[in-house]
Amino acid sequence: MEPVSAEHVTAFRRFNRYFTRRIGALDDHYLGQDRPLGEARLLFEIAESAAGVSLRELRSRLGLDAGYLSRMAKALEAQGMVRIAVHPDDNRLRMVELTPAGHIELTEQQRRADALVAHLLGGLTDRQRTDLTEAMTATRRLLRLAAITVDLVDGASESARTCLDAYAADLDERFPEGFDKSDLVRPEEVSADAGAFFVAYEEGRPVGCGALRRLEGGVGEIRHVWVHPDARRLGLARRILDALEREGRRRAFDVVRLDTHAALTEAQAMYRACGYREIPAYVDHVYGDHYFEKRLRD
Amino acid sequence: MEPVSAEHVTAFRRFNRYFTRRIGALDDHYLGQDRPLGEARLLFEIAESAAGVSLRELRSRLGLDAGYLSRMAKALEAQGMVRIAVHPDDNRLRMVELTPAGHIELTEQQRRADALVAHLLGGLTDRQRTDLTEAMTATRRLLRLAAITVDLVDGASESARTCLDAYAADLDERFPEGFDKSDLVRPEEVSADAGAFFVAYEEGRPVGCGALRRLEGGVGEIRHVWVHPDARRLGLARRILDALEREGRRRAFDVVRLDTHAALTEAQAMYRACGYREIPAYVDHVYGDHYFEKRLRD
DNA sequence: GGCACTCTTTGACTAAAGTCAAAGAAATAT
DNA sequence: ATATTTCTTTGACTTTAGTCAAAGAGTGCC
Repeated sequence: MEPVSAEHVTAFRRFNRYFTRRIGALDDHYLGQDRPLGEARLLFEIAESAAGVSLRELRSRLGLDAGYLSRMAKALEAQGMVRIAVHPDDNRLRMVELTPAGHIELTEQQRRADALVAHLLGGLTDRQRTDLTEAMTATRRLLRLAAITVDLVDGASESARTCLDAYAADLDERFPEGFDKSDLVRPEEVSADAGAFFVAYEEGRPVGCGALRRLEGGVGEIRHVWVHPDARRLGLARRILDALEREGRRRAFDVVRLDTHAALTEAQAMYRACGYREIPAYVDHVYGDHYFEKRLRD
Repeated sequence: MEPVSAEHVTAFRRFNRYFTRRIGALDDHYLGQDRPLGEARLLFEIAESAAGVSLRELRSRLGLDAGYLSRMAKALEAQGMVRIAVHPDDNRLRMVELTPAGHIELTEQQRRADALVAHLLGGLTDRQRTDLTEAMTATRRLLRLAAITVDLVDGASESARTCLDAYAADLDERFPEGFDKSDLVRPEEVSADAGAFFVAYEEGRPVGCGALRRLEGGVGEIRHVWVHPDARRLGLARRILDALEREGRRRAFDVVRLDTHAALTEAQAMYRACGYREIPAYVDHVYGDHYFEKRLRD
């Protein structure tokens, strides 16, 4: 990992300070309510989950104390903003959802926040607004990418299975011939000496994966590089690939190989851009239309 | 003013939400202290004002209750973080400044915040970090510009005088022959029917100005368009020019004229870019090397 | 049916954040 | 010199935000 220059750190902090102080406060979505912040936050979180949400879920999402949450929810109920009901299948759980009055309040709040933002943007020309939107999009994309971690995990772990399931479902949809799960690596193929499995997490949620498997001798095989639809176009696949190659070097592999399906054109372009070159089939994979390899040492 | 499209508002709010929730909290400069937030904020604000600052000033900057502030300041003094002394010229005022211990604490805090940011940026390649810095710079530039208001003020007001003084000092430095204040418009030349004076404010602070004066008939004259060094390269001069032209149209001027000094090359470029064309001298201004005009109606 | 566990509620706290008004000391205006 | 205003301090509050532990109700598992 390259060292981070002081200049970038300073620029980041300058932006951060400006934004949180001057702008963030402006469009606080808890804005303009005559309601304590904790309650406003809770109400907003309830509104986010359209079909009702359990106290348990809210507790973990907002990181609140059970007693504190219980009381706040009751306060919102007393104000007519939410309805609290017992979960149909589990009588221990309490489900919360907005009442029509709660919806009205939140819509009004949203309207006010929109108006504030529109007023701020009113000071710019349309061209400048477009530039601003673009700059913000780029900023957000890079910050998201930076905040994602790529970790080595057990191939049998829940995160790994979640990713592989999503990967399989994804391919099943994209391949004309469908995708059969039996093609997936088994946990023991990516454990200990046999290989490795990486999962990318964004805010604790698995949003991508990649597997490395030992073939004969100094050859590794990369498989199942996948990125969740919500996390695409950030440059995450490259980071996963990076992690896999680093792991390959650590294991003293001379070369890594991989195969990819004809339907995955973006993937092929990425592999080429990352220094992979197409080679003849080194094995007969069911879904392998193109085979690539990259030397890890020179 | 062009209407603000919903798309821009949405993009803005999406960014805002992401940033304040996920990133802003991360590099909170009040971070990692075993000190209540209010105190941390106060300490930081005291540190910002190098040579000591009055409680009065802090009160208005932070918007705190006098009693609350008094107590917090005393608490910081008891902890050895600040020194409180009576103002030498006004015994009602209390001046606060950091002690060496206070400096040490703040430096340490800064170091920790830097480390956190460096860790976050560590997830990006150097190229991506550069892109991020650029995107943030662009975002900040446009947000600053958006947040600046350009207001019609009395030419004799304090804001107007502040700007004209700074303008005069600025030109005195830039013109080889210096600048004599007698060239400035008098308040009565930009009041009521005679003309108008605009001041640009950023967070309440005057950061730019521009004057409009009636010449004969349907001709207006633009003078003293100036932007504070801190607010340059934002596109503010254009906004001031816009406001002056709008005012000119409101006053049914057919045309506005202006003159500029040879030393102000950027200004000339801007006027041309804004639709002004160079004309022969319409009057003999002491510092006028180039004369421009723009028709306000067609 | 009993046991461990989960989820929520309740009571009893604490610390932080902030408000309000009265009063004292000093400066400024008349 | 007197009145008014400014700035700070102090006392007496309130609200918000949060913690901790005990207890009650319900589930899942053997």
